[in-house]
Amino acid sequence: MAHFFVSQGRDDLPRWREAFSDARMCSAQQARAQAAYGDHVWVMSNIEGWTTLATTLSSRGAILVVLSYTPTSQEAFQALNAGARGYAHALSPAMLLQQIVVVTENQGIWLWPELLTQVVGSTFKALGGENALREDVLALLTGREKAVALAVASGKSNKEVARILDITDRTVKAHLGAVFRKLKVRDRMQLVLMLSQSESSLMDAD
Amino acid sequence: MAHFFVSQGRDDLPRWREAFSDARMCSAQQARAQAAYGDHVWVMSNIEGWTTLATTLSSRGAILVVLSYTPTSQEAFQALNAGARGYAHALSPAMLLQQIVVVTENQGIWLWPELLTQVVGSTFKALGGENALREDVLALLTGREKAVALAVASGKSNKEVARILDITDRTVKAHLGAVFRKLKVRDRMQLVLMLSQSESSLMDAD
DNA sequence: AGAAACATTGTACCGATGGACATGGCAACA
DNA sequence: TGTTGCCATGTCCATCGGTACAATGTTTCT
Repeated sequence: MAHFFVSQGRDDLPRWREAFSDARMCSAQQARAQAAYGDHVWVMSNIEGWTTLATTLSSRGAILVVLSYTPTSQEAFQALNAGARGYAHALSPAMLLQQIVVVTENQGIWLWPELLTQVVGSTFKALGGENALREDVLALLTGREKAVALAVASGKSNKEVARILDITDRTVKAHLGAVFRKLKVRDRMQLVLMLSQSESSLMDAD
Repeated sequence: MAHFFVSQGRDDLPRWREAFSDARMCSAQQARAQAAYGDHVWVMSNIEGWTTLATTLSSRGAILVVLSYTPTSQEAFQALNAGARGYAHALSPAMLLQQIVVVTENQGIWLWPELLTQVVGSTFKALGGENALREDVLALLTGREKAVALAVASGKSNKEVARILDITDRTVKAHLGAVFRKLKVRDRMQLVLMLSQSESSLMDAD
C-alpha cells in the first residue's frame, strides 16, 4: 500500500522517507487523483481545505492520518469527523509513524496521546453519549442554579436572566458563582462550551 | 505480556485460549491483584462494577479492553472514559481479538466497527449541514479575524488570544469588533453559540 | 498614483462580570 | 430547638469586554 504525504514545504520528506521508503510527497490535487482504497494518506492540517480533502479520500477508502504542528482536541475532533483514522503531531519520529500505520491498518484509531481522553469525550458527545455526562454535571446543581446555568449557557446576559427568572441581577451572579465553583469552570464562556449543543433554546430571544 | 479475562461464566475461555494460549480467566479481585503494567485485561461489561475496575487497572498501566454482549455507544463512551483502549463485541472471533491486541499494543484505540462507522458516518451527517453554514460565515472574515474568532469561540479570553497570536490585547478587541459586526452577533457568547456546533481551530493552548 | 482593504496599536469611556464578605427568610431534619 | 441547605439580596472592588475615535503601515487592485 502506498503512502502519500500532502504537505506544503518539503522539510519533512526526509523523515517520512525514513519511516516509509516508498513515501511520496504530493499536492492535494495529486492525492485526490492517485490515492486509492487501502493507501495511507498523511495530510498536514496547515494546508488549505484539508478537511474536505480528508473527507473525500477517507470516503473513498483511503486510510487517512492528519498531522498537525499544533495538535488540539478541536482539530482532532474535526479530523475524526472528516474520517481520519489517526491524528498525530507533525514532528512525530519515524518509529511513531510506523506504529501508527500498524494501528490504522488493523482498523484501529490512533490519537496523539495527550489528547486521547479529551477527544474521546467530545467525539462521543456528538453521538449522544454526551447527554449522560451533561445530566451528571447538572445533577450537581440546585434547581435555581440549574435554571441560571442553562439560561446563561444559551447566551443570555445576567440582566436578561434576572428578568426572566424574576430575580435581581445580583442573585443571578450569586447562583452563577456557585455554578462556576461546582462545575469547576472559570467563566460563562467555559460554561457555554460545557453545556452547549442541547436543548438550550434560541440565542435571538427578545 | 499476560492476558487476563475478567468474566462471570467460563463459556468463553476456549475461544480466548485460541486467541492467546496464555490467557487466564480470573475474578475482578484477582485481576486487581495480579495485572501489571503492560498486561492486557479483558473485562466483560456485564460484571458488577466493571467501570471502577477498569479505571483502577488502566491507571495502573494495564491495557484494558471492554467486551460487551450488547455494544452501545453509551457503553463505549463509559469504557473509554474509564481508560479502556478497546471496546468490542464479547463474541468477537479469535482473529479479531488478536488484531485488537496489535492495535492497543501500539497505543491505538480499537472500537467495535459498527460503532466506528457511527462515529465517522452519522456524526458527519449530523454536522454536515451546520458545517456548511459555519464555513459560510467564516468566509466573511479575514484571516486574522477568523483566527481571533475561532480562538475566542474555544473559550479563550482576549488576553490569552493576544498571547497566542502574539499581538496586543487591544488588537484582539479590534478584530473581534469586526467579527461581531460581520456576523451580526452582539458579544462573544453569541459567537460561541454560532461556532461551537462543529469545532475547528488552528491555535494551540498555553 | 490613489483608493480600498487589511493589520496593528493607542486612549478613553462605561457597562458587564466575577469574587469577597455579609444579611435575612424559609424549609427540612435531627 | 438548633443546624443545615437553598434562595434572595446587598455593597465593594478589581478586572474584563465592547465601542468610539484616531493613527500608522502594508498590500492589492484600479
